[in-house]
Amino acid sequence: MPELPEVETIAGGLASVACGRTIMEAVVRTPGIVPGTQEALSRRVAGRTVLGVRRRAKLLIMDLAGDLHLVFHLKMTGRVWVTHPAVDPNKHVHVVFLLDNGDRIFFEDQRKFGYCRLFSGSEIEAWPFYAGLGPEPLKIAPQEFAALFSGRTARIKSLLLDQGVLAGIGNIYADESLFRTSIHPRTRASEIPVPRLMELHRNLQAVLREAIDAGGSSFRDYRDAYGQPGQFQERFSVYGRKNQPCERCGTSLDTEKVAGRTSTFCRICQPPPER
DNA sequence: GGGATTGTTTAAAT
DNA sequence: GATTTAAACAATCC
Repeated sequence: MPELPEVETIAGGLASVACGRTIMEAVVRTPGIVPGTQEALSRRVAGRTVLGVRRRAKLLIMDLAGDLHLVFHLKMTGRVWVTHPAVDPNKHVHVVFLLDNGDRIFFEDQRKFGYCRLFSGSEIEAWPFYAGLGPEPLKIAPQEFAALFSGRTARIKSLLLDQGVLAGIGNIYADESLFRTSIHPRTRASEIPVPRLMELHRNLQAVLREAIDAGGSSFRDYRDAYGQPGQFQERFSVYGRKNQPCERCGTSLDTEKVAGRTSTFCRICQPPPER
């Protein structure tokens, strides 16, 4: 499940192979996966040079010449990767972009939850989801980070996952950063003192950077731009470790639904708030 | 077959 | 308005 570090890793890999290349053609292999017809998409991207590949929140964005922006959201099982011409797309590859050197970019998604859309510059700015995204966790200063939560009575986990509050955090890095800061996911944001929020800021940035350095986490389906899995899943402290011992105190880890999502935590290291 | 899994939107309830 | 819960979305796994 690609979150910030995974999309960041893909963007870096894609940038190194696609920047400066020109898209020759787009092939839509699954009808309905992109709005409009294959012909319309292909006509708009053909002949466009890839100027850059970047990440915003969990979105992977290829900036094309002519103020066009190819946007991917990978959701749960989506992948974007580059192959040599000899590799045949499997049945879950929904869109193929052919580059001028023969390499091909595959948009693959086993469950078809993800999407691929083409925007002009003004269209992407007017897109409510994009316009409403909160600040990037790796760019925000500690004081500003703490201010995001002031006066908020919602649970900290719910706000960490809220893309309008903070962009790019999903279930993995929410749980990992809360564990590192010894905060129970059900704690109300307003009950967390500012110095503790600043610790959360530091730990969140640290876990994101460590994950990026490790090439992301491949808990299930994630692969980088070259089809390779990441390594950070081997360093999870809590995510997916229900009933395994807490690495700090040895207590068996618990799970609880918070903000509608399974949250894994240590009931000793992260004491639960009053209900 | 029921429940869980992913992120996001939308609707309804509190 | 803020917050919470649930459903819906597609497909798969246990």
